[in-house]
Amino acid sequence: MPELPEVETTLRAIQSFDQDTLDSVTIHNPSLRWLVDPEIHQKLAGKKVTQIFRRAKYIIFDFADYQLIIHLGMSGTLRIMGKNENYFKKHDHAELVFNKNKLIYNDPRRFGSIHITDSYLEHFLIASLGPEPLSSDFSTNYLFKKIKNSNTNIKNFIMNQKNVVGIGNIYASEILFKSYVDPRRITKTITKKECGLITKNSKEVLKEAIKVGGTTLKDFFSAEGSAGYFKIQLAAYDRENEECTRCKNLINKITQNQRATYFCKVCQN
DNA sequence: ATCTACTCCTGATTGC
DNA sequence: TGCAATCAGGAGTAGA
Repeated sequence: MPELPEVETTLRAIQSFDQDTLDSVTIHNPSLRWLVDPEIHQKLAGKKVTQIFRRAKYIIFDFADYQLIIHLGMSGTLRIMGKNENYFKKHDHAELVFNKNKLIYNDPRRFGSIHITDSYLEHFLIASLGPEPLSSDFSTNYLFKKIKNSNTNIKNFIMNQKNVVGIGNIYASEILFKSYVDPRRITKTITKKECGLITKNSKEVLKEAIKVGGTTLKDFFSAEGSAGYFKIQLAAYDRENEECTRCKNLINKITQNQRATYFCKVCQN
């Protein structure tokens, strides 16, 4: 499920674990996208978290000598529990017991992952990631340069984490809608001016979603850990046959690269 | 090197 | 109501 804003929201919610000591790690079910390292407990137990941060859609716990890299995949969540709370939920995979509270990794579809590394920048999941969309590295010039040599459609391009990270299927449609760019356009044909719109709107859409995500933090991490992701005001995604907010044409749904794309044929071209 | 199709999995929703 | 088909917010990998 989670794209950058949802991961960022999760990250902020678990900042309370920063500087805490990890007492123990229990893997209830190691079967995720990759099997969880069976030595995770031996490697991390007793160590202190020096920093918790996000890179792309990954949440990284730095323990100084090791880093814990977590990806939520499509359906993963982190749930905060008190140390004396002992209930389980279906699909709880990992339990990280810290000195104050516990953190539970739950993932029904198992597309997520948990890795341990001693140099995360060189880790195969991290090494070839593109720039952060909210950083100045993701600029008009960067995008225009990168886009010129590409030969795929623009929606697929911005979802490719090698080009820019954090943008998934929902926000890709939203960003292109806001930029008046048809998602089917081949990247080569995108103008520099449009690159400017895409970079600017990527930042705006993601920032707005993070802002809204913050307000749902409490519900998201309530004791019952209510799943349901919030949905921000979406202009295009999941609005098939509803009126375009700009031109009143009906929003179209098509399939691109096996994923649903929503857009307005009239004002995105 | 780059692009596309396929794949991993469970659960919610849709259709007959 | 029941059961099968379809779809879901990700992304590595094989093969073209």
